[in-house]
This record gives sequence, C-alpha cells and structure tokens, in this order.
Amino acid sequence: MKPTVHDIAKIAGVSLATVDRVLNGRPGVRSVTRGKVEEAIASLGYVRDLAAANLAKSRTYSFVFILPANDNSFMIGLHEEVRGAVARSSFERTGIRIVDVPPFDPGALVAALETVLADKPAGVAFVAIDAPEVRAAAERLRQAGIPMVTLVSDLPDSSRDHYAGIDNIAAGRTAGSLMGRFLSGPFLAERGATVAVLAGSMLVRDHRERLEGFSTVIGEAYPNVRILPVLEGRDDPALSETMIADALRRNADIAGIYSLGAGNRGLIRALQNAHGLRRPLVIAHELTASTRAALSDGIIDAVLNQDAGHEVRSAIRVLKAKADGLPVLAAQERIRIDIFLKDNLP
Amino acid sequence: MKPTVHDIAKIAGVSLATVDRVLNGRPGVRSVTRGKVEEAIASLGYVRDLAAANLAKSRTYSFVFILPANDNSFMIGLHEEVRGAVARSSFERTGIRIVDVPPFDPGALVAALETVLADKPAGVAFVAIDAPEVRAAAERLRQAGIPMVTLVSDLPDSSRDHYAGIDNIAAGRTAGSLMGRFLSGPFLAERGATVAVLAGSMLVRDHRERLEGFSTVIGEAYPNVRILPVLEGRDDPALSETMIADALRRNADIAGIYSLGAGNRGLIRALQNAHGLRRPLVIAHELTASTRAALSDGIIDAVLNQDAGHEVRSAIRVLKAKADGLPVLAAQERIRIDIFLKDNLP
DNA sequence: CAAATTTTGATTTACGTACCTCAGATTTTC
DNA sequence: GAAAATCTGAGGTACGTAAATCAAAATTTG
Repeated sequence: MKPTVHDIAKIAGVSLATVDRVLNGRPGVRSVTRGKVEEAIASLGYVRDLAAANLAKSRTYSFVFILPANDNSFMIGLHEEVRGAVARSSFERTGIRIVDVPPFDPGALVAALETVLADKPAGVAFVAIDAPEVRAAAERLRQAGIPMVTLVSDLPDSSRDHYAGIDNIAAGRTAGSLMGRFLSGPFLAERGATVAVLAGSMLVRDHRERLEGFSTVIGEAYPNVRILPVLEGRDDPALSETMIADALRRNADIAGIYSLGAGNRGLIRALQNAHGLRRPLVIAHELTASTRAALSDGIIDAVLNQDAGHEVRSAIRVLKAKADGLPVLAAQERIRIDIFLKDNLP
Repeated sequence: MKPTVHDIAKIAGVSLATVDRVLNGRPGVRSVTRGKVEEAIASLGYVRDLAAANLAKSRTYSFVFILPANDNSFMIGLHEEVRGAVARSSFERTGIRIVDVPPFDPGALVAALETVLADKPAGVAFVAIDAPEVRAAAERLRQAGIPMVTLVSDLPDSSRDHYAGIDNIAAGRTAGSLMGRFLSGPFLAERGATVAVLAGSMLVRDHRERLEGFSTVIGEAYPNVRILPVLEGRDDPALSETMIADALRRNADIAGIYSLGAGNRGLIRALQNAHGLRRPLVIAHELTASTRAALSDGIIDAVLNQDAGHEVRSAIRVLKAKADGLPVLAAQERIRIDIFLKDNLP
C-alpha cells in the first residue's frame, strides 16, 4: 500500500497537523521536528496523492492562452485546438481563458501579459514575439511565480519555463535537404537550379530561423542551387499570389519554391495559373485544407507541419506540471516536425 | 460550480442513496424514479468527478502488457518505455504488469492471453500476431469485457478496441515515394534503377504491408525502378549482413535498399564493408542508436520511425478511457510515421 | 519567575464519490 | 388482508489530503 500522511505521522511520532505543516511549507514547526518529519517522508518514499490533494483543495488550474488574432489557417486551427481544450477543461480540473491580441504587435502582447499578471493565473501560454519589451514582461511574470510556456514561436534566453513548438532551424534544414535531393535529378546535374523562397516576414523569428536552416543546407550540400532574394508575402494570400506569379514570370527557370510561412492559398493559386511552365518543386509549411489538397493533387511536393493539437495539449501538461512543481517528460513534450508527402497524409 | 450528486438528489427529489444506485447501475430503483434521476442528471449536465470516484474506490487500473522477448533495438526500446510507465504508475493510479512471450509464436501469445484472462485486469495491450487462434483468444477477452489495445502490430477485423501503431501501408508508400524521388536524379532518367528490399519475415503483417505500400508506389509512379526479390533476414543482424553483402556482390547495379524490418546493424555493417562500390540510397525503419549514427554519417539516407514512447503512453491512455467508458481523442492517439533525415534528428 | 510567544497535538470539517446498513414505505404475491 | 418482496430514504464511513480551530506544551523574553 502506498504510504499516506497518517503513516508519516506515526513514523515521525508527530501529529497529522505537523506533517501537514511540513508538507505544505506552513510556519510553526521547529527545525528539529521538521527534520524528523522529512526523514520519515524520505524513508517511506511518500508521494502526495495529487488527485486527493486537488480534491481537498477543490482546486482548478486556471490557465491563460494569449493568441494572435491572425486569420491564416494555422492560427485558426490553433485557436480551435485551444477551444477544444476549454471544452474538455471541466473534466481536467482546468479553467482556460483565451485572450486575443493583434498579430505582430509587441506592445499589445506586453499589455496582455500585464493584464494577465494582475489576476495571477496558475500558468500562461503565449505565442511569443521576439522583442526586448516582451522579454521584460515575461521576466515580471516569472518574478510573480507564474509558470510560462511559449507556443509555436519561442522567446529564447528569457524566463519562460518551456517552449511548445518545433525547432525551426531544423525545419528549414529539412526543407533544404528535401529540396536539394528532390531537385538533384531533373535539374541539378546539368545546369544548376534556381529556388525561390516565400516568407511571411523576416521580422518574425521562426521565419528567420527556417530560412537560416534552409540556406545553410543548400549552401553546404547543394552548391549548384541558387536561392533568389526572399519574397515577403506577410502571410497574406493575395500578396503572396502576386509575388509568386511575378517571380515565375520573370524567372522562367525557377525549379523549386520553399514557402516557409503562411498564406499558402495564394501560392497555390499562382501555381495553378502558371500554365505552360514546367511545374516547380514546392515545399510548404503547415498542413491545412488547402495545402493538403495541393499535396494530393501534386501541386505541392512536401509539407512540413507542426501539430497544433499536440502543441496545445503539451502546453497544458507542462503548465500543470510546473504549477505542481513536477518534472515534465521531455520525450512526450518534444514537438515533432511532421513531414507529409501525398503518401502519408493522415 | 460543477453539479454534484447532492444537486441531483435535490433536483430529482430523491435521496443520495437512490442517485448512487442509478449512477452505478445498482438494483433497487423503480423505473419511474430512475427516470426522474436521469432527467435531473441530464438537465444539470452532471459529469461524475473521476478523480473523486477513483479516490473513493481507491482504485488502481491494472493493465497487462504482453511483449515479444525480441532482442532488436526497437523491441528493447519498447520494453524500456513500458518499464518507464511502470515506474510512473504509482502517480497515475495504474498498476502495469509486463508479460514476455517468445517472438513470432502465436501459440505462446494465445497462452499468455489466456493466463491474463484468468486474473481479469482492467485492460490488456499486446503486440499482435496475425493468426486465427490469436483472433479467437482476443474474442474471448472481449467476451469477458476486458479492453484490448494492439501495439505496433495490429490484428484487424478482430475485437480489439484500438490499435496503437502506425499505418504500415502508408509507411511503405512513403518509403517508396522517397526512394523514387531520391533516385530520380542519379539513376532513373538514364537507364532505370534496381532496388533491394530487406525484410524480417513475410509472415508478419506489418512487414507485408510495408512491402505492399512500397511496391505499389514504385509500380505506379516509378516504372523504371526494378525491385529485386525480397530478402528475409529474420530481423537478425548477422543474417541480414550476409544477405545484403551477397546481394551487393551479385548485383553491382543496386541503386537503393529499403530495409523495412529490424536488424539494421547487419545492414549497416555490410554497407560499411562494401568498398569501391557506388553507395546505394538506403531507407530504413526505426530510429535506434545504430540507424541514428548511420543517418548522420550518410550511410542511411532516411529513417522512418514510430515513436515507441508515444505508442505506450497512447495505449495506456486508451485503456484507461475504455475502462471508464470514456471517448478517446483520436487526434492525440494517432501514431505518426516520423521521417528523419540527418537534418531533423531529435 | 511570570508573561508573552512559539511550537505542537488533537480534533474537526471539507472535497465528491462509493458503498454499506438499517429502517420505513410501497408494491406485489398468495 | 397478511406475508413477502421490492423499493426508497437517512445516515454513516471511507478514500487521502487540506485547512482550520483550540488547547496544551515548550520556549523565549522582559
């Protein structure tokens, strides 16, 4: 049988109240007595029954998710996943609140973090913007002892407890490697190949990192591949469509396109309308309805994906663990870079 | 506030005891009264607090994992993951027992299932062998109301509740697609290419399915690729090494190797010793210490992987849900086909 | 040394559910 | 209409922990 607080009290020769004081760090225990109790705890290998403790406290973990009110499919999907978690929250003793902020706006994010700080939740998850003022706001949350998880986009060298998202440098490298290998046949051997890169914005850290990884691999392993100057489509379908259509018109020899941001609907439209040209090899990010269709139609060749559902569930697990001071299972919380070809679509 | 049994009793105008009888399906309630209670439950949207219920029952979920005592890295890793779950089990109100059976032995598996049936656990997970007698044994477990999850290898059209493993046909297709694309450059265009397939045994369902998927894609999309007769290495490193070495010696034009089973240490040794030949393109399954090293050394080009940790945790979650009659989150329990290149190694 | 303070013990209630007993009410059976 | 069977209510205890109260003991302070 698992040892209980009663067993500790018996072994340590103290009362239940004293055991409780030690266990919950309450004052009023001499250090000698505290020592005896801690010894008993150690010798019995006691671990507090969290379910019973939460029941007694009638505790619910109150978490806040701060999400950018972006309208691309990925962010919409992320929202949905969080709402799904909200729906399940009554079963899981969690109370999750969603706070929407305007996208790409450090000031708004900081303001949201400050508001959140005021009502002291048991944990906060947010899609970070890599800016000093955000880092400072995060530090204030840490000071207040509020566990923090960054979601999708990280805030490195900050006081966040955990990052629930993919390694974007590795994602870029993977894209580069696939691009290089897939191109090796039809183009490279003869005369080299030209590749276009479509990003959302070079101000966003994940996009910068993906480009960095991509360029590194191409530079190291596929020197015959030339990367055109990055097109910044601001994750906007219409703008992206124009830019890609233009690029294809001007550079008839584009052999590959790496779309490392969102707004892929525009990219797909541009590709569908580019008649008469040899279809370029396309690698994009995030499996959405449109990229999925394009993948099975052969318009896109590979999609790198991060599973928003996994990210949200992982963030919640981690916040819970941090709130309880428990360790996290690193392997379970690692967010994979999913690679989808038309052959392994889920 | 979440409604409790007390609220139901008040609304339905009955006593707590009666509510309890209805909730737990105990006898001694007239159908009229039962109706009133059920109505109250529905109108309040009551959901039983599982944590409190389990506490009151001082319940622990007793699960049994039946695992083949195979000595390849993947199975060893699977064992370790289950042992990890055993270590965590005291926190999770689970009691997990591991039963080892000889590999590839339907009789032994059936015997193990029968033994398990005798002590009526709350759930069973096992690595299935696709044989009629196993299917029959599974049916007996289902009759006894014991939830069942197949692990890694499925038992389709049987009474198992869930399969915690990858779609092996899709895995084979993915391998075929990668093989076709990766080969397209250096070989295909000119004169076609020859590909060798190394399997464990064609008697095992997952191996058959992987081959099926692989062959289909190659046949459909890469008609210039010729697949040599399958080599069956029985997942044995030594045997696999000999077979691959022989094949390479006899067919100097082997451009690719798909290793769809275990025993990859032998394959890697054979490749390392094949001096003077053009290195074939190699796609293998399962990320282990040796395939990992080979991947980063460039001996293997891609590894398809199933995450044993995820499979084990998923099996436990599903068994728990089934034991409680709760729904499972399909998206969370889908086991991905991980694709690793040297660029996205975790 | 008395008073004030700190430490400790004993006991109780609570969380939400399960499960038990016993008595009283209602219905069914003969 | 009495006996038997079935249904229902009231109340309690338990699970393991949290948290509170109050009194007694030990220690420190003046």
